[in-house]
Amino acid sequence: MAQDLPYANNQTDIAPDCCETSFIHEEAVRTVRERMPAPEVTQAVADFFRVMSDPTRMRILCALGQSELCVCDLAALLGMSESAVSHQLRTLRAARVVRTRREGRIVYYALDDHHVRTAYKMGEEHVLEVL
Amino acid sequence: MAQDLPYANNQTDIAPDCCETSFIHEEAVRTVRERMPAPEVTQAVADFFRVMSDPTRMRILCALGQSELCVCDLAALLGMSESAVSHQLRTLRAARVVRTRREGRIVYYALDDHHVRTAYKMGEEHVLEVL
DNA sequence: TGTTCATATGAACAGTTGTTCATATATTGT
DNA sequence: ACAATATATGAACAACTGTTCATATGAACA
Repeated sequence: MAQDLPYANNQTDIAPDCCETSFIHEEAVRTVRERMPAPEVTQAVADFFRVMSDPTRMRILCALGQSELCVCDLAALLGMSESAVSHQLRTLRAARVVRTRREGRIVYYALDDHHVRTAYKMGEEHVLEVL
Repeated sequence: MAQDLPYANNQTDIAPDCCETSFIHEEAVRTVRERMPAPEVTQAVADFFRVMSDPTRMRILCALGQSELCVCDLAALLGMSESAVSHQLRTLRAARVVRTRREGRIVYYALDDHHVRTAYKMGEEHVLEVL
């Protein structure tokens, strides 16, 4: 984890106003800090997972993992309003997780990224392992 | 996606009160529906990703991916209160993402699951690919 | 046993998120 | 050009989330 990435060596938030925090393992903390990815990276990764953290979006992704579908297909499949589905698809599109293809007035949605499949697989395996 | 899993064939939320929704691709919707994982599964996977969707927890996971650390190490490393760190670790522990090892009064935290590493890698690659 | 230190927990508040309802855009067929 | 249809968007509200502050455990050393 966290290799070949922009690092955050220049962190300045080390010292609190006083020596309130006790450095139990000063050496370990120092080396870990040097190899931490930059905050922007962890933030971006967290944002990616946030997109995947909604059950409705998860079901949409599962569906699109099998076949490309349009908004009203998904609405019928999931039993929700087309507006709600469209809003979620907007989120997924913004994160480049799904891609669109227009054919007349119908917009087809499909998974855009193999990382999404693998990440889902990891989540699924973890969940089933834990019970 | 969604193979060898408990299916949700017995969904009852198919018909809205009236024929408000137009089934554009009825056949595709039917086959996708049959192969959808049960709602409990997608819910659990979404919950797993929710745990990963916070920047603070993401940084904690990156740190623990390098070395096991105690609460006050993490607090010093991340520049936050030990209470805040402890709360986040509680969330991670509940999701079985980290494991604890006690040594005297110090509790060491470490990653518990290789799925977490892989999932992170997927998120990271996706993020860097998108830019 | 009592005190100290590392960690955990509870309550509460501010900020964020997802849905609904209403309306807007865009494309096809007449 | 106009009406119909598929999708998109805006505003707003309820529900959820993460932090802070205060307090409680629980283990070790005197």
